[in-house]
Amino acid sequence: MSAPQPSDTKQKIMDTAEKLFATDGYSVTSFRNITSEAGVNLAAINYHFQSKEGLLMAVLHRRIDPMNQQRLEMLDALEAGGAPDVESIVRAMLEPALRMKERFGVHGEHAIRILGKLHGDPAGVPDELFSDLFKEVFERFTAAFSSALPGIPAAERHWRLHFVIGAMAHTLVTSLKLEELTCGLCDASDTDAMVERIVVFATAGLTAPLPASIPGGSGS
Amino acid sequence: MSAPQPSDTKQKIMDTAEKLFATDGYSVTSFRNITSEAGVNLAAINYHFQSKEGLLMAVLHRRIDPMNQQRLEMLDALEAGGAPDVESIVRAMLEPALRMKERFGVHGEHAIRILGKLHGDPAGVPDELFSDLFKEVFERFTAAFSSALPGIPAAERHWRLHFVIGAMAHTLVTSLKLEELTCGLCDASDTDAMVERIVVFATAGLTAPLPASIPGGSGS
DNA sequence: GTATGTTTTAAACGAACGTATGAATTATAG
DNA sequence: CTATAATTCATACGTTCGTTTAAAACATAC
Repeated sequence: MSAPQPSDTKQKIMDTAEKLFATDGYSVTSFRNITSEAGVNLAAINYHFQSKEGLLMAVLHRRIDPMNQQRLEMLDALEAGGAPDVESIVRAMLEPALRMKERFGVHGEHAIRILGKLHGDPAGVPDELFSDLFKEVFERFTAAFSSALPGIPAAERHWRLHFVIGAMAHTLVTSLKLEELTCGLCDASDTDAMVERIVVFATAGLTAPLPASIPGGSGS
Repeated sequence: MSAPQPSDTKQKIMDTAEKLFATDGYSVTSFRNITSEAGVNLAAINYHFQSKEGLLMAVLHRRIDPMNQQRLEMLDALEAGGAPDVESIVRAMLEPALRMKERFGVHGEHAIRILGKLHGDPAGVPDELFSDLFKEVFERFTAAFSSALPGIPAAERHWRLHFVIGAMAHTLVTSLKLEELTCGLCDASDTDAMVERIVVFATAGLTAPLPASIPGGSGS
């Protein structure tokens, strides 16, 4: 039909692995789980992806790279219009992640969940996985926040960004659990509201006044 | 010597498992890893703990129960002095967790790290593990925040607590990574400062003014 | 001492793991 | 069609897994 698309088998493997990694976890998902559910031969994974780690990287890059590109485009647009405020930068950082489900349907949801799980427990995953995926966005956003939060010392700024990332990762991974925990009171499928809530929360945390007790030299 | 203390073997297994679960992850740590490092026989785990899950629960309860007890004591003390403010409740919730290393040394650090990892990726772990450990503290603190945040609708309150828990879990698990990422600028061993930073951040996020765009009926 | 109950031991179990291999199958091209 | 490359296949390899077993070692009480 069309040109050099990935073969059906390769596609089916990635889709199934994406789902199983997300629901069961990377380290406990076996090749046999993946291939039997995908309806392909056991050896196909090693043929197409060399190793389990190669499969993981392929699965993640397929979804995470577009997400990060969107983040950078939003940040570019902001900075083209002058020095952006904190809330706008927060939004550029969080919204593409939270809207993965809207963009890619269940696939986006799964990819983001894999990421969150690995983030908390990178068992059997090399350290360079995250820097491979996030080096550029990390540097760009770190610099942007540095400009937008001149009153916050560098160490404090890093800590607060750390907290924001934790809140985001936790939300991406377990928001469904929250919905059932609160008996449906918290609606995890209302993305607009969720974005709004976490942006407000994170902006307030990032811009909180410095108490006297917090140390920190000249920020930059 | 003294009375019915856990046998040396049982103790050594728990200590070693605690360490390996924390550093390598629960699902990828094998009985052979544990027993060989602990210097005990392979069959000793099944003899003393019945199963891998039994061992995990024993390891967690040993450290997490005292932590939660401290949380409840702090909250009791606060509520005995009248209606506590948000920052005090936040502190009662976060400080016992962040000070686990001070209380139990490397053991506390390990236990908390296991928890954080399982939280993000509960692979092969039953759902009731977390409710077993946290049911009481969850209910008590949910109620306390409900009283201290009368202006925030219930759904929004749950979301914000969700964000705080994410920030905390992330900090407990990966604060060492942050230290090396920032080339030592963020000092993960300065517990006092860390507590102060996250309490300020979380309080600001929890008490942020409601934007018009956020829905939510009558809170309670 | 013997008897009794607890703990530790070495060895083995069947199952599942990631990976490799070489033959069969399918697609592509001349 | 034939030749050539890409893909899929059944099958096996060597490990490691959590768990079990039955005997050995130990402790304790009489």
